[in-house]
Amino acid sequence: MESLENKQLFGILLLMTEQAAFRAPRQDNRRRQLLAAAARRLAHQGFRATTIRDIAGDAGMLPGSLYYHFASKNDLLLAVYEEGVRRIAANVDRAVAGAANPWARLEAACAAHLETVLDHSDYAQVIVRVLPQDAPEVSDRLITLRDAYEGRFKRLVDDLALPGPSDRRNLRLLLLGALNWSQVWYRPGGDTPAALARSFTGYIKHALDEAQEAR
Amino acid sequence: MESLENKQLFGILLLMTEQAAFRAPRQDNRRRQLLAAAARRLAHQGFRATTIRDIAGDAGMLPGSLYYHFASKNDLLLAVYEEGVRRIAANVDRAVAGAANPWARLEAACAAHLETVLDHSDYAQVIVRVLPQDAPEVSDRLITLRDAYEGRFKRLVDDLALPGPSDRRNLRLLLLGALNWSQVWYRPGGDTPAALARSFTGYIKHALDEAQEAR
Amino acid sequence: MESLENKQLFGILLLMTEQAAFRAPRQDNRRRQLLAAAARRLAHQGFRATTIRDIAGDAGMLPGSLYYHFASKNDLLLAVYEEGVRRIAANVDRAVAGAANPWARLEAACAAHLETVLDHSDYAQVIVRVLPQDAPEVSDRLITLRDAYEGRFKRLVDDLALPGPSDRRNLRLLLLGALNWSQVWYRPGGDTPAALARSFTGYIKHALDEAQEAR
Amino acid sequence: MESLENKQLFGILLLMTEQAAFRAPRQDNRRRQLLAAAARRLAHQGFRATTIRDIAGDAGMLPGSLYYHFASKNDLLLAVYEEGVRRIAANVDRAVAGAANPWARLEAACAAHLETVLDHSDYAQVIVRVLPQDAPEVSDRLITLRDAYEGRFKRLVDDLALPGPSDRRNLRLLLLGALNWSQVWYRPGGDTPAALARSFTGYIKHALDEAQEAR
DNA sequence: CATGAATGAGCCTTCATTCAT
DNA sequence: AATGAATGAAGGCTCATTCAT
Repeated sequence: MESLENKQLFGILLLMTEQAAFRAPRQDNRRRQLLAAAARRLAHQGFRATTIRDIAGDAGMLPGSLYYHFASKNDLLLAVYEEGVRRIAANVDRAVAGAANPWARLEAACAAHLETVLDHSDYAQVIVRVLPQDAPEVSDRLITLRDAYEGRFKRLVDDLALPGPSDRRNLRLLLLGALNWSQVWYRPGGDTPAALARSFTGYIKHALDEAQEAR
Repeated sequence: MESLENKQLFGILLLMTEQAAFRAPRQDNRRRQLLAAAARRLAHQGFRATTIRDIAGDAGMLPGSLYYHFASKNDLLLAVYEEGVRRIAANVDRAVAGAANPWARLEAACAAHLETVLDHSDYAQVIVRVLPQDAPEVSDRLITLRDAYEGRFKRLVDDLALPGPSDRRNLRLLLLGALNWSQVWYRPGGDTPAALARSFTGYIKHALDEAQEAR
Repeated sequence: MESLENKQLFGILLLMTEQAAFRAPRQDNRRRQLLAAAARRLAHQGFRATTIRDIAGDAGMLPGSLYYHFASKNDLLLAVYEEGVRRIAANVDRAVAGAANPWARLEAACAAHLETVLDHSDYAQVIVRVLPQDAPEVSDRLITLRDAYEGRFKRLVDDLALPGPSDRRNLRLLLLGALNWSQVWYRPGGDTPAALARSFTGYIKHALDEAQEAR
Repeated sequence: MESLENKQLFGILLLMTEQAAFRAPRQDNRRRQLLAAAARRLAHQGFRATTIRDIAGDAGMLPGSLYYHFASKNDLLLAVYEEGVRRIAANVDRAVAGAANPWARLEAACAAHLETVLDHSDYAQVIVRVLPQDAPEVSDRLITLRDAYEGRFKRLVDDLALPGPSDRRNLRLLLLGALNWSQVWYRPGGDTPAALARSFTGYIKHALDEAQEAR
């Protein structure tokens, strides 16, 4: 209830701001509201359990009206997914840019990933919560989007100086799996996302590498 | 398909044996068929996308007939979940029993977990694929079941000799998360579950060993 | 729960008694149990809300087994209806036989009717609770049965010495309607059926007496 | 059938009026049609035997469409019940208002009750045909509604000048029972509802009272 | 832009009934 | 006599989607 009202208040504020300042088309607003409502519902309930009625209702709209802004439920999911990838990618890229060495970059990326998924963004959580198979008609595009994002981790892991012929692919899957699964057990109040990221990377970080890097 | 036929053959054998020897109820056969069909569908499509019609159809039955064996879709999910936990727990326990030291035990457990989820058992995959929230009316019991299983990993991790005050909880979450997420990316033909388990535990073990030496 | 068990105990007792004493065919017993269970359910829940499963379960039987004793749900209803008419008619006839004059006979009949319907017999209550239209395929026979019983009241009212050309049909409908509707509002603890009968007939008798005197 | 068409004609007239004058929501039309169809089915078949498909079909609608107007079958029943109470109460109140003394008022009330239930209104008949227990989830509200209406008869009976310590409650139950049961035996062509009301009240009307009142 | 109203396919579930054993 | 197992029709309800206004 309360978060619903917050959402609507937020929408109104956004509306006022935009009209006063950069005068984006009004339509964009409603679309954004719908997107936000969809993101929240999809993140918390998954694709099948989220109804068009839920989303439209959260945005203060009737179900039929939603179709003025989005052609279908699949389209809406796609739009949320895209926005989710955009946001988490931006956060991760920004975090990585500020880190000094490969291990620090990886840890920063993990922290940014976790923060975005767990605290900051319903959009990003959708990427983790909704499986491409849940919407078979657009699953290809969902997979493409996710891969585009996850490619960053391939590069981050490739940059590590690992001893011996380590299988970097598995290292990446180990880390990303742990990060994504966090959505199942994470509750606010325990370790922060940043602490978790430090902990997770810590467990796989090679002391020799540190020594190497320090050199 | 193939496993369904196996099931049926198995059923006939069982029937012959039973009549001669211990006379178990005939019913168990159809119930088991339904359970197997449900497990497959639930593992592959999730709870909401799986219909009673799907399951009954797979078992060669009309939808209404299913209700002779199970009281509701929730009950069916619960039965599959229980069987899933039973199977994966048995496999993990057996694997652990044959291993010599803490690290070997952990690796054996991971291998057994992955093998069960990825190759052997639709039942076990359901534990990973279906979130308790998907069936709110029985979510409590699903959580209890899952916790009963995962407790094993807590004990396995507690038995490790770790340097310093490592946070064992996060180590467990790192590993289990990676294992469970594998369901999203795993395709037969790449690394075997056993290889993946060795790889995952290996990264952590080496990292910790180095940390110890470095001190 | 408790009444269910009582029923079953009752059935067992009945079984023992009968086998020891007059050795009626065992089948009759089970049929009687089913009839009793059906009567209770039909009296309390009505025809549509009562299921074959309910009845069979109350008699300690599976639904399919019931069909050995009764050909259909309609048949079962019919049998209960017949027994109900038999019982209430017997009670009313016995009561009427012991009364001295027409008004006393009418009152006695009303008291017996109310006692049977409200306290003594689920069977009789079914006549009042289940409308013939509820089972269209046998409604004709239900109506015939009910009419056969209600004919008694026609005769009882005809025997009254009424002033002037009173419409005896309406008098009968007034009384019978009031009696039958009692099932809707009656709760044990208030007036007894006998008191109600005295009260109902009393109103009419006094009113008619006065009318006579006034002339 | 015929009244359905009347309903539709009425709807068109209403529409024309509305658009010119007070612009009530168009929706009311279809809702009213559904209500009328539900009332007819419920009055004739009872609650359990009436299906959503019946009602929607009568209103020229698909089953799912009905749920745009009513949230559930229970809700629909409730709405019909409310309308039934409104109508019969209004008719009774109007009739009572035009009568000169307590006995005349009671007779007028009975006549209005019978006319409404038997001839004029499917809505009102539902109050008599459908027992609150038939819809357990809303039985409380149904009882409240029925009580609110029947309270009128308590007051009407209390106003009578009766000789001696008469039990007015039983007098009320006698009358109301007879009135409500009429639904079981009434067929158009015999006594009119008004004649029945005169007949019923006549049987219990005390000559002394009349004398008293005449004084 | 949005609504009112409806569609139609599909969902989970119930239930009287059947029948081989 | 009774059971296990199934059937098939139906029931209440949901939901993505459409479309005239």
